[in-house]
Amino acid sequence: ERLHQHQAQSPKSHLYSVSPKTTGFHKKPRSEVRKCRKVYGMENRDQWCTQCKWKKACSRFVD
DNA sequence: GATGCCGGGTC
DNA sequence: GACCCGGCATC
Ligand SMILES: [Zn+2]
Repeated sequence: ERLHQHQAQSPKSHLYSVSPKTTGFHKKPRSEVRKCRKVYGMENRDQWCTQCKWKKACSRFVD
């Protein structure tokens, strides 16, 4: 797991083999992860990606 | 208490 | 399809 996934953009690309859902593997401990919500905060929810707004798996920072 | 997410809900 | 929260796993 934890492959060098330098995507951080283009969720349209083939992001297979690099997702906790598709791989079945685990995710980063939220000690390191910094996705839309933690980065921008509830005060700037309009800057989050759509998936984060809906409390779904982040599509910008693919983890 | 908070992030991050699925399951479930509204329109 | 676009939009969102309750409750959970996890820290
Ligand atoms: Zn996001």
